[in-house]
Amino acid sequence: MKRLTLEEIGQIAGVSRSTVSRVINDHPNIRPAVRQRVADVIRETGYQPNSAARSLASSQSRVFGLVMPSILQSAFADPYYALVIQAISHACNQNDYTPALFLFQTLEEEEKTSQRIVASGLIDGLVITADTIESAFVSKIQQYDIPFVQIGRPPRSSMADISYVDVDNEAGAYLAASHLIQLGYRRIGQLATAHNTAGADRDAGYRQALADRGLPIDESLIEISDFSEAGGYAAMRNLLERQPEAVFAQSDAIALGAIRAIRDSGLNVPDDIAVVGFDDMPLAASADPPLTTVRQPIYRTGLLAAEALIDITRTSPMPARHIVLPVELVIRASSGAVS
Amino acid sequence: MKRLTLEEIGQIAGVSRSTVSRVINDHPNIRPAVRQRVADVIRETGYQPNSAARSLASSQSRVFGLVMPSILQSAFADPYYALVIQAISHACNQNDYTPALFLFQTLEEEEKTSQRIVASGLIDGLVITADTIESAFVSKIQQYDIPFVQIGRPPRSSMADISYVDVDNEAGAYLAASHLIQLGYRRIGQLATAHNTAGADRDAGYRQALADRGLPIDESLIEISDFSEAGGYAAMRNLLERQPEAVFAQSDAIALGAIRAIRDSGLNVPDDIAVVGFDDMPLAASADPPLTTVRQPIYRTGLLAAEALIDITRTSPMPARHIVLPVELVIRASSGAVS
DNA sequence: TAAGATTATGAGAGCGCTCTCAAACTCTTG
DNA sequence: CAAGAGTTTGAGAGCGCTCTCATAATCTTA
Repeated sequence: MKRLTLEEIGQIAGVSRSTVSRVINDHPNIRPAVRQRVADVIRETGYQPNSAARSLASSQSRVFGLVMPSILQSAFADPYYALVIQAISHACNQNDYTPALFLFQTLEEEEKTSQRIVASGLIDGLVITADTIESAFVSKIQQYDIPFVQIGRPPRSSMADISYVDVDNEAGAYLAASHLIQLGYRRIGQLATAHNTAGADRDAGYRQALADRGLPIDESLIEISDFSEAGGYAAMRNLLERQPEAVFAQSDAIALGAIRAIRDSGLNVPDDIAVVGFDDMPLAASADPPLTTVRQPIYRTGLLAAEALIDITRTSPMPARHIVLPVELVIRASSGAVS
Repeated sequence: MKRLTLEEIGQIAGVSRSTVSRVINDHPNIRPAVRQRVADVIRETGYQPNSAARSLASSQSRVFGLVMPSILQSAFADPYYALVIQAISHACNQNDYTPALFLFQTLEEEEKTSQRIVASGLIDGLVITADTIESAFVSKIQQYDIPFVQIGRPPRSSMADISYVDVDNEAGAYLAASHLIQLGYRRIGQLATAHNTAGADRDAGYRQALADRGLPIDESLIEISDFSEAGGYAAMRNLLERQPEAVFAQSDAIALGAIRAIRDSGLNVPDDIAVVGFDDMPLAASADPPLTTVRQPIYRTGLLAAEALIDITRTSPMPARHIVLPVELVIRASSGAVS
């Protein structure tokens, strides 16, 4: 099917290119009859303006980039990202933006592709999910003045200048640890993660909860893991030697790995060791035992990130916005609170 | 940072816009010294051609779309899609294409967005994952002559005209069912799916295996599910009444749901009922018991789809290509073959 | 070394839009 | 109903590339 141009639409409707352009872009001061006639032609022909021409003339592409730095690639299978992507895709569709996806599997891939992204004008803005503290990428997009919103708070040193959407990790961890304390557990371990702000915040919440109830912080009860099931399994094996009564895992995947490790050592969850996770992934509810966990609004996080970005690109120079979403504790069997 | 233009690069290098363009597009007939000088300037300045201008002048955008029709949205969290997306993203990065993502959550979203996609010239080609038989979308992109590759074979009626990449579902199911038969099981049920060609092919393989060993096909041992864990659970509950000795699940998620259902009814896997899945998801290996399943090369599927698409866009009118990838049976504990 | 063939470079048009500016048209209101 | 104000429309330039065509530079070969 031949693609039409503005000129041709104008011809059919008996007006000039300019007028058709005005109709498309919702400009005022067009006679209602004319607007209607043009709109009809557009609808009937299924005309869509050529996006390259549009973007060249207006220097905005209506394309957003969704960036996941190289470190994340292995974790990409996590349903977390699926939800974030769905949310951003939905927000883009609703607002006539197109989401482009940038996953970097190696540093050189990141290097090469990121230069193309920032310097080619292909993209109007970026949503970046950075779960690692340091990102060369961020400074590059700042250099080129590309609006962006980060998912997950950046390190404190750069927080002020960067717009982000995050969940209240500290409060969530506080909730989780407090829950375990209230159930009477005293030796409460943590399966923590390193080098990411979410992990740092969850750690802070865990410590605060213990401190607020007058429990000592036993560093030997804190094991470092990555965010994976396998990582949780390995970390829990180490932790088992310290004989914790309960454990707060910084993610559901870690918690699931921990449960497997506890089982493999012949112990029972929650009777011997109680477990609380973080995320409330779909699997958490159907796990065995069902996982007590901190539910974070993942879809909402992605949605708000995209909407914030749209807002920023509209009203360009404005203070960075920080959005922090509340979380809630979902109590199931793994913490020993319900049978 | 100010973005440079071809003209400016030319000025710095002491040549015309045209020459710089030639260097960028690897045209022959440039003096090596000149080529070198221009290339140096480009490298030093980090210059990237403006993609809108390029795409307007050349009428190709170097953007590929990755489309997942509305039906799939709930299943999108399946790690299958994460892998496919990663593979396509990688192939795009390697070939200077940008992958754009189109997920449709409702039919009206699909309607509106798809018109924009096909008619705006934003996209040079599409990879579509259609696990549903019928797609209005496909006929739309055919109308506009947009090259595309489908992941998963289309229905036979349209197979000849459509390029696709698929795994050998029939052979995989044949392998799975034959494995169960060889282990001595006779009443072998199937947790099947409806309205998708992958399911139809797996069903065919299952039936063929039974037929080849002279076993009767007992339709009452075949239950219809969707591809989810919950679907598998529900379907297995029904199937339990027929007392199968073994069951072939058309996906790992279904198999996991089935195992949960079998457990909940007080029976053991594999001692009372053996289970075989399909996919070999990461979870399959660490499931309890570890799942015997048919491994399909998911990443490879995505990679080949993207590469086929690149190939098609280069050499436009050519016969549709059909790529079918082999699968293999991975034997673990759930089928009762190993303890 | 002159003429023709070949190679290297630049000038110019044009891709399909947006946006400014000027012209034409429609209201007011005295 | 003429003059001024406001509203509606069209013409034209320009966004930064690619691609064709003409010209300039270089290489052949007699």
